[in-house]
Amino acid sequence: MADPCHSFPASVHPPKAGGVIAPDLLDWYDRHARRLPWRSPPGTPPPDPYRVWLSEIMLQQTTVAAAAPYFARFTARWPTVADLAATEDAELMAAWAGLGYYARARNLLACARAVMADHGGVFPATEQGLRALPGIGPYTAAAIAAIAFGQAATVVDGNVERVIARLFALDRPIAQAKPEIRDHAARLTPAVRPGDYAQAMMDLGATICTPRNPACAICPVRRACAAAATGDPARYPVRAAKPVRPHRHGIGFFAVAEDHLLLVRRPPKGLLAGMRALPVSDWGDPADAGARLAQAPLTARWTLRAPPVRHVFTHFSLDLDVAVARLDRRCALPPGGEWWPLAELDRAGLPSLFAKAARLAVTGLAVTGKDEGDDDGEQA
DNA sequence: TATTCGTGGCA
DNA sequence: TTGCCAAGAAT
Repeated sequence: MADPCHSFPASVHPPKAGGVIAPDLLDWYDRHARRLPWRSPPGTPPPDPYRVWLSEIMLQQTTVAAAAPYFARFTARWPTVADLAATEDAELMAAWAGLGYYARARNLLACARAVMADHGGVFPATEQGLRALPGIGPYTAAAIAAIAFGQAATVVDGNVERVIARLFALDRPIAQAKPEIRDHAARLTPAVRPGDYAQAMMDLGATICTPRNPACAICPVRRACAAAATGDPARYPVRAAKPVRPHRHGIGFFAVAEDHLLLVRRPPKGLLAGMRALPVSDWGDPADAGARLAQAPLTARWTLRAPPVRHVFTHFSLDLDVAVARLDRRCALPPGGEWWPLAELDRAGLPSLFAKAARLAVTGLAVTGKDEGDDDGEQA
C-alpha cells in the first residue's frame, strides 16, 4: 500500500496527536543510536538475521544489560543457526540458565531446527513466514522483518506502546488500547529505513520517553506529542490496577552423598520447565509449611537451614526453605534424578532460585562444625 | 481477553 | 523494603 505516513499533509491534521514523526526520529537516531552488540550502525547494511533473531528472543521482557553477556556467549558457542540447531537440549538449557522465561530456550532450539529442516537453513524474510516459527510472535516477527530484511513491518513492543500512548494521550490502559495503538503505529511507520525506524522508536522509549521522568526537553518528536502538551506526560500510559501477588512457601532438598548433589530435571511444562533443579516439595500456603518436610525425595536426616531463600516470580513470591542431608553413599535415584559433582555445581545450569538455594546450602556445608564467616547479611 | 511464565536493577 | 519494570509468546 501507499506510504501511510504521508497519506495526508501534516498541516491539515495538526500535530496535536501524532503527525509525521519518522524524519525527525530518524535524524535523531542517526546521531544518538545506541551501539549494541547485535546492531549495525544507522544507515549501514543490516546484521545477520540469525543474530537479529537471537537478540530479539533474548530481549523479550529482558533488559539490554541482562541479555548482552548471554548474546556474547551464545554467538561465540553457536556462530550460525546450523550450529545452534545441532546442539543438545541440555547444553542449550544450561546456557540459558539465569536469563529466565525458559520456554524461550526450548522454542529457540525448536525454531533453529525448523529453520534447518523446513527452510534450508535460511530464515524466512517475511513477517508471515517468521510468525509461523516457534517462539516468534507478532512483535518479534515484525522486528526481524524490519531490522534484518528491511520490510515496512509495524513493530510494536512495550516501548512503542508507551510512545504511542503519549503521542496520542490515550486515556485507556494499554491492555485495552492495543488495537488502537497498533493502528496508530502502522500509520506512523515509514516505507524508508523501516528497520532503523523501529529501532529508533525503541531507543526513544528506552532513553527519552521513559516510564518515569520522560526527558521531553530533548525529545525529537515533542512537537507531535499530545502528552507533552498536557504538561504531565508521565501520566501516560494510564496504568491498570495491579493484581495482588500471593505468597507461597516450599522446601528445596539438598542431598549430598560422596561429594555429589542430588538434582532432578523439572517437567517439560510449567514453571522452570525442563530445567535442572533441586528436588522440591509442593509450593503453597505458608500455613502448611510443617507438612512439607515429609515430601523429601529420599529418607534421610534432614536439617532445615535458615533463613529461607526469598524469590519473586512474576505472579507470586516464594520463601524456599532449604533442607540439607548428608548420605553415606549415592543411593538409588528417584525418577529423573542424577548425582551431580558438587565441585562442578556452577556448570549444572540451575535457574537463579536454585542457584541461590544451593549457595545457601553449600555455605552451610563449608562451615560444618564451625560457625564463623557467614558471608552475607543473614538475619532473623 | 486474561494468565502463566524469571530475573535483577532501581527509585 | 517494596513495587515497578524490561525489544512478549503461548495458551
